[in-house]
Amino acid sequence: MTLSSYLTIGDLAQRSGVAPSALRFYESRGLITSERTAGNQRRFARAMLRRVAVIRAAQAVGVSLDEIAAALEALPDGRAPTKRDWDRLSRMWRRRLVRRIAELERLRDDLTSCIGCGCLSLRTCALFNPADAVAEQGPGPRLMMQRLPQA
Amino acid sequence: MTLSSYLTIGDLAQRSGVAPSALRFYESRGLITSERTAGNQRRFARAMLRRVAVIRAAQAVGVSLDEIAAALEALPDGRAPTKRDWDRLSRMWRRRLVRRIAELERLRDDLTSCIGCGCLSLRTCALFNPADAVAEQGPGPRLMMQRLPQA
DNA sequence: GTAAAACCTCAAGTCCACTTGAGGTCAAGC
DNA sequence: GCTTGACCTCAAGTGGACTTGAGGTTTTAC
Repeated sequence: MTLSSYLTIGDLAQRSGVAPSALRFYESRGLITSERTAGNQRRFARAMLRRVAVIRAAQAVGVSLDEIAAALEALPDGRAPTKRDWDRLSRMWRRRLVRRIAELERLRDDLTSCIGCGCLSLRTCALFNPADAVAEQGPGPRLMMQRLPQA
Repeated sequence: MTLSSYLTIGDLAQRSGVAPSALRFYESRGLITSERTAGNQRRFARAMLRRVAVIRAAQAVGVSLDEIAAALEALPDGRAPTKRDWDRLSRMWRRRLVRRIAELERLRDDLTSCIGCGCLSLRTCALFNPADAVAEQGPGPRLMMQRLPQA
């Protein structure tokens, strides 16, 4: 940890909880930016700390890196989201999350009613009906659940 | 569609909403079973229809194929879950789903309070705190959200 | 009896978000 | 000044759940 206002990749990794390899990856995808020392090592402005935090928050909500990149692209390069930016982004992402929660609640309720029904008749069961929202269109299902600590 | 009680892979695909390639994949992973005609084509017992439905339901809840396979392995081979089996499985999976919903609700609430706070101070914000539940341990985050129709 | 549609296997490709490894350079402390 | 730990790049590997393609066979409908 240097005394300067710039962070090495190791510092940023430690303070954000994101692995250095992931930070390099984020930079390659344009999600964060850095300056370089004479010796070609990365130095991150403190603002990147918040930017990384925004990225992780968005990921937790289920936003893909591509979408996050698009959202952050609207912000001047190298600047962290201001209150106004974050307001807009967080509202948008919150709506997604709320929709997602509603979907899962519906699934939970279907599952609840299924526990009683025994589902010996495919025709009458909400969960077992392929036309149901549970059924996927397009390419097969992706992972829905994030692996969370003790989850 | 034959008149017999056995389904071709195409029939099963159409009636379950799962692609033939996925069904072959499930079979290779031991999730479903089939018999073969003299000409080596698969024929699925009708019971497989329910088995596939159970698989999709579990996936929607966020259970991995490996875990589903393990759960189904307890059932006699080639038999679809009975009421009792399904009761046990659905209760188990429902608990997961309920926990997952609770996590997302917590995230939503954090996000809600963040919208107001502006998050100009990393120290006081729940979402922006790397030690928070949002932060991941171990390998990087996986996709949390399933791509659902119009979701 | 034959043509078309459906099926078969096996290997390789896809997507996403990274991680790992090889081979080499830089910076900080003593 | 030198060692050690942190850093660099680039290519390839990982995991989960499939899909795609090549090359060939079977079944069904007329």
